Amino acid sequence: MKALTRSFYDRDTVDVARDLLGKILVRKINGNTISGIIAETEAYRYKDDPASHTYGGMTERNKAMFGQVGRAYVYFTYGMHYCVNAVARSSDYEAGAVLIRSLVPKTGIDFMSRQRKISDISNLTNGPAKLTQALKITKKEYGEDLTKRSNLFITDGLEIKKSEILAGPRIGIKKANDKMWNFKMTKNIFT
DNA sequence: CTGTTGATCTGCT
DNA sequence: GCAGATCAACAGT
Repeated sequence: MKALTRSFYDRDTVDVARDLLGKILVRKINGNTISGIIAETEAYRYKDDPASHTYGGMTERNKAMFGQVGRAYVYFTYGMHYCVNAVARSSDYEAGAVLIRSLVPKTGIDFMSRQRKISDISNLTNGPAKLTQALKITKKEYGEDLTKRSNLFITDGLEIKKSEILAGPRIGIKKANDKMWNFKMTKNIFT
């Protein structure tokens, strides 16, 4: 399966977030292939989005969101968790990224179980910080090119119909709750 | 400099 | 349902 091209990410962040549903996030470590189907995403934009990390301008942490699209923005939060985004924006914006919130485990489930120290598959990658732990994604993957088939990339996956996508407010934020920029599949992700 | 908050998860009540 | 873990960013003194 081919990695998604740069042009996929060169569109409005909200559209990219919606279109990433059903795609496959692939992680390669020491010859192991760990992957999962993207089941939930959120768009974070720039000056029109008070909930975005970039709202107050560029910092050392968020500079990837201002950089080349199709790369990974990994941030550390709550003193112990990493979350991974795909940098994406149209030319109308200077910054933007899509947070990957949930995966359906596909390959490398034994690796994920060891990373997470649990065996319950339904609890392996169903949260933004859970999936980075399962796929061993840390600051080392900051800025990784997701369009190249290297250590971390995204390929085509399932065809998702418009009618199977549910939009809602983003999770865990206190600002801009009017923006329906959280996207997930209407179907149970474990079917 | 100090204090508070946060795109979270876990374990306990 | 809620406390605790514990670091980066930011507002305030």
